[in-house]
Amino acid sequence: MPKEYCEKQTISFREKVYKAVKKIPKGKVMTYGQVARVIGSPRAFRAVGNALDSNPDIEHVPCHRVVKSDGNPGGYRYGTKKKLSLLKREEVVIKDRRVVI
DNA sequence: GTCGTGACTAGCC
DNA sequence: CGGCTAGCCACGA
Repeated sequence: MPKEYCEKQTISFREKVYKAVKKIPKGKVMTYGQVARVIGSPRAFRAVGNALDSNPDIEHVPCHRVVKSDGNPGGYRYGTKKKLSLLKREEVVIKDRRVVI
């Protein structure tokens, strides 16, 4: 069940995540670990997924550009299939249902 | 204040 | 090489 978007709820670590994801250039993808590392918590890749789970700026934060370290789509609130479709629609190279970083 | 969950990663067997 | 376990961070109840 949707826990609704908590835009006004506590945000601190998440804010960094959104910022980092927003900085992802078009046609490129980043891994959860990479994002976590960029924000200063290389071991918070778990929280990264958590933050994107309540992505308040789904339209501004290209969470679909965030994939697993293996290039696997990982997960997507709106369907992993859609994620790959979106990536393919961009300039991201998809190979065998996996993202090429 | 404590436990459980989640879109993960790395190490170990 | 392949599968599994443990660990990690943040948030909700």
